[in-house]
Amino acid sequence: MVGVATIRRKRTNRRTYHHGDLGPALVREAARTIRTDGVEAVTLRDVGRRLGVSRTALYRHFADKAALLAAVAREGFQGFSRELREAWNADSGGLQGFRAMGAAYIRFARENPAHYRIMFGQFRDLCDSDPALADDASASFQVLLDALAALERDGAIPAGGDRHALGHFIWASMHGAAMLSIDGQLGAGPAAADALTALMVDRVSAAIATRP
Amino acid sequence: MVGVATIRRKRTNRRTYHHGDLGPALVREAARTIRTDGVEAVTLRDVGRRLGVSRTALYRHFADKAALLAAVAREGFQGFSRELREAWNADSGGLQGFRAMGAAYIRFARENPAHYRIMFGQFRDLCDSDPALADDASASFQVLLDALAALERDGAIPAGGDRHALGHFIWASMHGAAMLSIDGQLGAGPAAADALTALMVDRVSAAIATRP
DNA sequence: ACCTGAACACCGTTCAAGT
DNA sequence: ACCTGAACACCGTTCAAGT
Repeated sequence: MVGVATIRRKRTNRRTYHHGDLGPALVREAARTIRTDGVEAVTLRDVGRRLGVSRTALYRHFADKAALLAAVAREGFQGFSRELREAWNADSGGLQGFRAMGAAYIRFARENPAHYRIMFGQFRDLCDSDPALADDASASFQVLLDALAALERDGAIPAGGDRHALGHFIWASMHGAAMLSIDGQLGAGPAAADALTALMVDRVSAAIATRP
Repeated sequence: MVGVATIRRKRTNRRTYHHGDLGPALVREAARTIRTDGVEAVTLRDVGRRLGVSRTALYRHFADKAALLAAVAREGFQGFSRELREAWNADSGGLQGFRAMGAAYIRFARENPAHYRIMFGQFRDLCDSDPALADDASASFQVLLDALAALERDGAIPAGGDRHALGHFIWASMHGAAMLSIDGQLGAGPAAADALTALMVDRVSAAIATRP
């Protein structure tokens, strides 16, 4: 009885403060809008309205709109890291794991194009709002560096080179392919994307197999 | 005497209609703002004010703001094509010319970062405003395809492969490097840019030297 | 501590009106 | 044909006020 009353009280409070944790709800709602309608569709008025809250309520939880987008970008990088790691592990690493990781890279961008654009397109601006964003981005890059270290250890690629630079080359190549793919500049549709993925994975693999 | 009077009349007309050709002047002014302060700083009010014209005068020359930006992007691609072609020709083609072209690619992006972001970042939107933008972009890609054809003819790279696909790989790789470079995500400053340029040119050259 | 409502200084675009 | 000025429907953000 007391328990029920307590829950009731909580529910009432939640309704008063609009489901209690507005911060996470704002991030969730912004991410949803970004996914369905793109970044430019995110307005504080709309996000607030959808949560039954005024357009200025956000300022109790974030410094400004950029800080909200930075939070979305952070979640994006965390999911990105997870998917890259899973792709690498699913094939137990090796060159097959490396290829799977490359495919996962382009797949993530294509399945979350608006997220991907925020993560990379507005990176500097958003880092000013939330420096932790740089850490989440570094963690994604680290997944690649770890894979390269394993490949070197197993003799799949030459060891003793500049692993960090090699990572930059791979990162840049896949990033360019991902961006051009979601912009439809290298052909539209899944078939073109699959062809691009195979092309990039083949060529990048060839490029890291030997010393330049 | 008559000549002077004619010039005077012309000048008067020009002042009345604000130096006669407002269309090109708007593009020039928008490009200037983009170069110095970035795309987000381009407002129709400011561009108009700087040209001594109302903020709605633009609509006599362009359908909307996107069409103005599309015109800037078109000029961007034309300059881009020119610089790529000059880099290739300066070294009389060959693998040296190819390397010079790669360096010119990243140099263009770094010297015109805001232009480069408009050209690629908003490509689809701007093509809706001005379909000719796609032609200017294709012309840039064609410079690369022509270079690859010459390299194949001279036996510098293997012939008989999918030249178009090879071009996509190179384009994507350099585009990613250019984007990450102007976003400062692969280190800031000219030294980092030079290192990145050498890295990309080395690795991409290695990737196209052999069949995957 | 958390949220609201009015106000402020901006946008791009439309449209009737001027020359 | 080319341009203006007022008006419209939006923005993000600030701030005094409410509970």
